[in-house]
Amino acid sequence: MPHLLPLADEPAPERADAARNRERVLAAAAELVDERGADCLTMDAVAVAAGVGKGTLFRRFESREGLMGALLNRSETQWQASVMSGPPPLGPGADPWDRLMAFGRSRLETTLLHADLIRNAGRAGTRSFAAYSFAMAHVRHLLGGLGVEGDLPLLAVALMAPLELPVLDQQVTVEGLDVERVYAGWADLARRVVGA
Amino acid sequence: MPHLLPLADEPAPERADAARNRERVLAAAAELVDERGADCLTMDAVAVAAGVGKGTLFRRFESREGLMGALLNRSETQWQASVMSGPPPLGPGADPWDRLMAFGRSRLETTLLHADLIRNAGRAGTRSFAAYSFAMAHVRHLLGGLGVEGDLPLLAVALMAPLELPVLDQQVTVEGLDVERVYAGWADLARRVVGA
DNA sequence: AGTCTAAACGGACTGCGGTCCGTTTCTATT
DNA sequence: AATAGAAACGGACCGCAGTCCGTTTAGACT
Repeated sequence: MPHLLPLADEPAPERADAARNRERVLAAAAELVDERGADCLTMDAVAVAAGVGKGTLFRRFESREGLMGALLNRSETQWQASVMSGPPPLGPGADPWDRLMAFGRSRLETTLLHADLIRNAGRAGTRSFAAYSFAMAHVRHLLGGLGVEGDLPLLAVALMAPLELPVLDQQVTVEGLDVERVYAGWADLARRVVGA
Repeated sequence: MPHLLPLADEPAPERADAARNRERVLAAAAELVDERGADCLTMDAVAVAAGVGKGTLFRRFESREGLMGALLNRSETQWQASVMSGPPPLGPGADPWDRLMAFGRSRLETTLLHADLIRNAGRAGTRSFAAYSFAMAHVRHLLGGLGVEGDLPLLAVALMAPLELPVLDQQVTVEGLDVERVYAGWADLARRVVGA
């Protein structure tokens, strides 16, 4: 019997070698990604670079998309921290409206910055509990602070949706719109939703 | 010298056998899709079912996603027709606000209906000129008719974004939200954007 | 009808994502 | 230190998307 009883829903303990390998893989993948681009990343290449069998890769990350998602998670976690405890107006301390504006711009830039990772992560990237549900809760909270009436969760969705990569991609990459204009459009949307 | 001079930007003439094969392929693919689901569709299976070489498939449709996109296009074209010339309130004849509401509901339902096709079509589905730019122009037009001030193209994007499959999927499939509630949320968003 | 060329064809082939299963390695316990 | 069994490992293997290139065919012109 183990000395520490696992708490009911503990995310499952992890063997020491497993943890070590997980790090090796992530490091190798990150390096490969920023020297050849996410599009060129093959699982075999990662396996070789990490000195690990292919099976290990898939057991740990489920799929190529899963691996991309894990990579993405690292960056998103930093962003999340700067929202929760960074300097205002993105972080706490500014008034809700200013925080909302800062949120929109920051989200826009971050999404564009990690575009190819997000694209390659497919479903595992966007919408993986982590960043997505956090951002959602944050917007909901800000809307509450602004005294907005209505179905807050849905209004939050409405504000986030135009900031999703596919939409941004279409506007910026395909239609060649200026990022500033897209941001201004989003700010206008926010103004209307808030009812200022 | 050909009898009919090709007009400058003619979409390219197509040989008779090519056209015949294109139809065969689409028919075979459509049948396979609705008897086994889009997820299970393999290009080899389509090739065999259509009595055509694999190369032909790819020359014609570019990729698996392209084929899915073509399939999707057929349905979307019907929908488009009902917006342009069907009965009100979706079609012309009703006042802009009612048309907008009908548009939202219809779009929501159509997207959910073709969900697996859209998912499998990837970029080729959403955002392929056809349905997307048409819907965009339509919304822009309705907003204009409602006397909305501002950057209409961007406001149109803001109204369409929450109706894109990934967003809907998250809400309906993952979070288990009721479709009616999602629709109500969208209607509320529209109300705020229009400023009623 | 015959010829000639551009276009279409088909299927063998490649590369990569993902699975399977026999082998190795942790770690809790005696 | 020895042991047992659960968990992790690794790489051969499989299926499918997508490419390549030698062959066939449509159809314009003579």
